[in-house]
Amino acid sequence: MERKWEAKLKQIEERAACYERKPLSSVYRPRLSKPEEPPSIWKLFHRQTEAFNFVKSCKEDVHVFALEYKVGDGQRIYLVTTYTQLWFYYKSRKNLLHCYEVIPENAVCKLYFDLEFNKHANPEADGKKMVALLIEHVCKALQELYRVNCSAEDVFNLDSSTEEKFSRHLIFQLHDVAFKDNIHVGNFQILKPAFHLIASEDDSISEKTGHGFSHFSETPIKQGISFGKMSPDQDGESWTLNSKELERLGSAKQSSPDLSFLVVRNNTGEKQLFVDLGVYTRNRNFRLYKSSKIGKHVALEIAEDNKFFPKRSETVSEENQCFLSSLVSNVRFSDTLRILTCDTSQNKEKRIECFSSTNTKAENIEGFRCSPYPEIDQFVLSLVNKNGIQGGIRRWSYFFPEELLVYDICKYRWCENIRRAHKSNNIMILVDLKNEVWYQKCHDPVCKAENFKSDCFPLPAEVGLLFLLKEEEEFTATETMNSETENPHKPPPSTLSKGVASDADWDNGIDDTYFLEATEDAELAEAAENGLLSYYSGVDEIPDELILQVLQE
DNA sequence: CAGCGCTACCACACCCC
DNA sequence: GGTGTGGTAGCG
Repeated sequence: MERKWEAKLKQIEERAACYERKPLSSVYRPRLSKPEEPPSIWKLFHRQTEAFNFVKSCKEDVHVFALEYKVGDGQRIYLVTTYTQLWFYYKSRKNLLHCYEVIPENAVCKLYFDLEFNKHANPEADGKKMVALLIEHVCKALQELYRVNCSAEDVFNLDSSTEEKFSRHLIFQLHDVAFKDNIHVGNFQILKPAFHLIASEDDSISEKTGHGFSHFSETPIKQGISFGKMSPDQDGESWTLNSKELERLGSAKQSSPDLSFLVVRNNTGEKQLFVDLGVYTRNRNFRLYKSSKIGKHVALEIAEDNKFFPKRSETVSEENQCFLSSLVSNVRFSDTLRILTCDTSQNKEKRIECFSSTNTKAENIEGFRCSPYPEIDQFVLSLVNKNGIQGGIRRWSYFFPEELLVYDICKYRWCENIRRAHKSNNIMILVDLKNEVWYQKCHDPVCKAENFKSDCFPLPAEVGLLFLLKEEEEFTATETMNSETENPHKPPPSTLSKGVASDADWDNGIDDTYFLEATEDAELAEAAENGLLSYYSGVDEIPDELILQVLQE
């Protein structure tokens, strides 16, 4: 017993000496100027849904990130924190090496592309040239389909190429324009005509040899795309396309741009597209700027031929600006923001089904559209069905950072600003889920110019209550298997604490020997101080890998 | 104890000519 | 043989 105590004392002394030699880096202190210091948020979850549930319960502007922690099988855990705090711990690049942004389903996001080809299988391919051609093509399409002006200077171009593979991420920084969600980005497939290139008339000779093939010199395409003019609908505010329109445009024979540059060969010599179309799924993980895949050492860095440079800021470093620009789902609501949509005909049918339980088909066809929050949809509908006027929901957008649901209303134009209905401009109902209030804005240029926003009204108790009940259910359902690690900085909100580990749990979770082991290395001590300690405490499998990663640096 | 979402593929049932 | 379904390996 005595011995054990001595040994422990010695270890502690050693640790103290170590800390003296290399003092710990600063702890994150958010907005010190404010008297009530906002709490730091740093929580890890094993399950994505638990992470998103926590975000819902959180008043702050938090986001979900995925962290890879096991080599090989790509296992991930989920981190919830703010952009600011993540960047604080992330920027040194001594830890958090393999981070991914989770692009939330249904949330407004930027246009983005994942580009790649195998260099050996495509010896003739000039990656930079292909990127430039793609950007040019996409900009042209944005102009012709949505009247959006942009150029290569609005495209953040990140490189993650290796000896083997050419690999890029493009993140479009459009001015006051974003897509409804990443599924719509996926539907916006200007590149579909290029599929004909893969399917049709494959020259079997070069396919077999896999050499002597240049897609630049290939036979001209029969099918291309000519971008017809988008006609704004009645109110001139809709920028909606569906795949049929795209098809129609795609089948037009005139002035087909040459898309053959998009065709590359994979390892086995088969034709495929330069653009990876597999990155437009729900809750897609998209690797962060300056992160590498686990087991690899190539991080996403600004490409040589990048032409986008964020605006200089007094308060935010250039690197931080780049980081923020690289985030696909970092789009905030603004009065001037235009939301682009691109539907498939399938989706339209689905939406109709979605509402058929409560409404007649006739109504649905006229464009009633449901959000992931049917109770709120119903409430909004009740707001715009007044005084014999049957208003409807033309569409909705969800802004993840603010937890804001924006409903574009049709056929009901009462505006609180002018205290009468607008003649030709539609109104919006905005539902703030964080503060559980709703208010009205509108598309009228005059109202917009004065930045009109009606008073806030509380959401009816039923809606709020339904909400809480739903969440409560989810929390209790996952409670038994719930063992996410706790953030040492902040105790969980008491109302939700039953679903998360308590501070006491956290203390008990520290494995003393492990702690000593971990802090033997000064860098690890720093990592621990930087918030990763919470990581070590509750999760058994993660630490080894993290230690390995930190030691390798 | 512990990832997620999706597609391609396969086995099998059922139906019809 | 054509079509629908349900389960799953494997990919991004």
